[in-house]
Amino acid sequence: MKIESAADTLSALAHGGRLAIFRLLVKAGPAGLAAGDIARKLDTQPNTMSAQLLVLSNAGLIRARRDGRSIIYTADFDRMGELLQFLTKDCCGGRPEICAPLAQTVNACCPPKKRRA
Amino acid sequence: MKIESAADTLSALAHGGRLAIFRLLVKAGPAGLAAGDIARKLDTQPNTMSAQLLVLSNAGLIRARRDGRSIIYTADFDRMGELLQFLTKDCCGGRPEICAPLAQTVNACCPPKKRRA
DNA sequence: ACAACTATTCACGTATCATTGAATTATTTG
DNA sequence: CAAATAATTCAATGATACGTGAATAGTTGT
Repeated sequence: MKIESAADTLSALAHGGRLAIFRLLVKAGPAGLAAGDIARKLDTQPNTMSAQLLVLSNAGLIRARRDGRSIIYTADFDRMGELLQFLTKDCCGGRPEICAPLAQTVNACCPPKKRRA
Repeated sequence: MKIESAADTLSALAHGGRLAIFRLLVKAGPAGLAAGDIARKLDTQPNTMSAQLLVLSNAGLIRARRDGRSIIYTADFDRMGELLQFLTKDCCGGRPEICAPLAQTVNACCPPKKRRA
């Protein structure tokens, strides 16, 4: 991931409302949530929500699919993974100080089962 | 870290120039770099650089100390670690899909030597 | 004190972003 | 086809962010 792309992706998340949306979609998992449901949960107007979803979508952080009248949004885990890799690669290139606490968190969630060179 | 604080921190990084500054400071490590040196390396005017450094500083991502006529900036690893923990905790709470590739990166840099409960 | 150097602060114009009411598109149901 | 539902797009407004020239503050050496 290039630096400008990373900045754009960070920009999409750099907004209280959009960050809340993304968290919600991550929690929802692959099933996702309809735009209207998200709007109701976060107490936001439909058109405002649409605009926020569009920003996240353009950044590649979420995906949309139609289901009847509703449009279901899901978090794009790959994209988020790329961003986190960019940020951590950046840090690890220099010193491991940042990664130490992060490694704890990550390994608590995803303990390394296999080891590959 | 609260969501609004996380959004503010992301906002500071959501800018090509500022992200480049932060990367540079992370690479520089605890020794840091003078404001003028950063400005020259990134081909930016001194006052513009000052403004960008202020934003990163207000977000807690970098620290400043005076050394003679120069002001030396260093990356705040703790703060960055908090942000990454917020983002990964967010993801791990739901599904491990995001963390899997991230765990690879982190463990490549900071392999878990000890295991503690 | 003075000049040189480093960096910041201030004021200002421009550009971009965020939100909203109104109108529009798409889908389902009667 | 018409009505109801779900979501988006459009147009406009207010707010915020960005970069820069000019002026200011702190430090060093003479």
